[in-house]
Amino acid sequence: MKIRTDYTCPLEVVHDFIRGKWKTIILFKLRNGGLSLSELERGISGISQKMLLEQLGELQAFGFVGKNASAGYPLHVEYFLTEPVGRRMLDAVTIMQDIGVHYMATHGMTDVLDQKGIDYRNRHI
Amino acid sequence: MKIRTDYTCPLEVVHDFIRGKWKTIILFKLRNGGLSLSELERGISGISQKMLLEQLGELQAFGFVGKNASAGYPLHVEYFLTEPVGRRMLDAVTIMQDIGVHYMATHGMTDVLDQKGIDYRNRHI
DNA sequence: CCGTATCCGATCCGATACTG
DNA sequence: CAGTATCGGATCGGATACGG
Repeated sequence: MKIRTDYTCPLEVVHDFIRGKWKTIILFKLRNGGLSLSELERGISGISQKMLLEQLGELQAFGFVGKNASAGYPLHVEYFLTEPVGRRMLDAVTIMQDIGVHYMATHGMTDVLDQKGIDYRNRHI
Repeated sequence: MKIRTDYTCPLEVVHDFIRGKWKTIILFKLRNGGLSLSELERGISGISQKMLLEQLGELQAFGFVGKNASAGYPLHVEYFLTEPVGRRMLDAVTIMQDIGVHYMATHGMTDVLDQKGIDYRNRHI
């Protein structure tokens, strides 16, 4: 991923690190605790292993996500949100999720929400 | 901008609409009230008029930004955050701004912050 | 001051194959 | 299960010119 070298404002920095297609979804998946690579892969519809690893690497580079690897077979690693920065970024992502739910609920896309068991009634933005 | 037609989760929707290079910055600039096109153009370092108009159009399409145009010369339009959705998105953007400030403050990029008069001391994420 | 159109290099991302 | 490498089409975004 292309990273700028000269920034003129703080938002450019964060935008650079959140921009990939899957980053917000990965962060959201990690909201309830660490997950292995294969758990993430299975949990994110449509992502390839290559993209997942790539985006995870970038999330680590910025410090949103950390990684624990245990030696021995079978191999096992765990990716998790860092404190406090990763957790704080999740706050922003959670707002986006709410906005997305609201958008889908008001634009005839309730099938996706129903399928995921997301309650979109009695919600307000 | 390419917009997906089939979404599998709400975050994909919002990510699609926040992805452009300048969108978060535009939203942030509008936090204290509406601005004209030229005000935005002058306030955002490095943006071209073409990109600005393009991104503003997309922000309107999703409903984050609204526009008032007054007839007569000189032409004048005002772009502003919609309520409540645009305002809610600004909440997320504001968190990102805070994270960016924190990142710059801890990575030797304080010159940019100083230049903008952003206070980065006594802050926590 | 505001907005549209086109061209073109930079980049992103998906597919695929391969390793420990 | 976890990770790396390469290729190529699809997008993105900057420059530039033109019109209301």
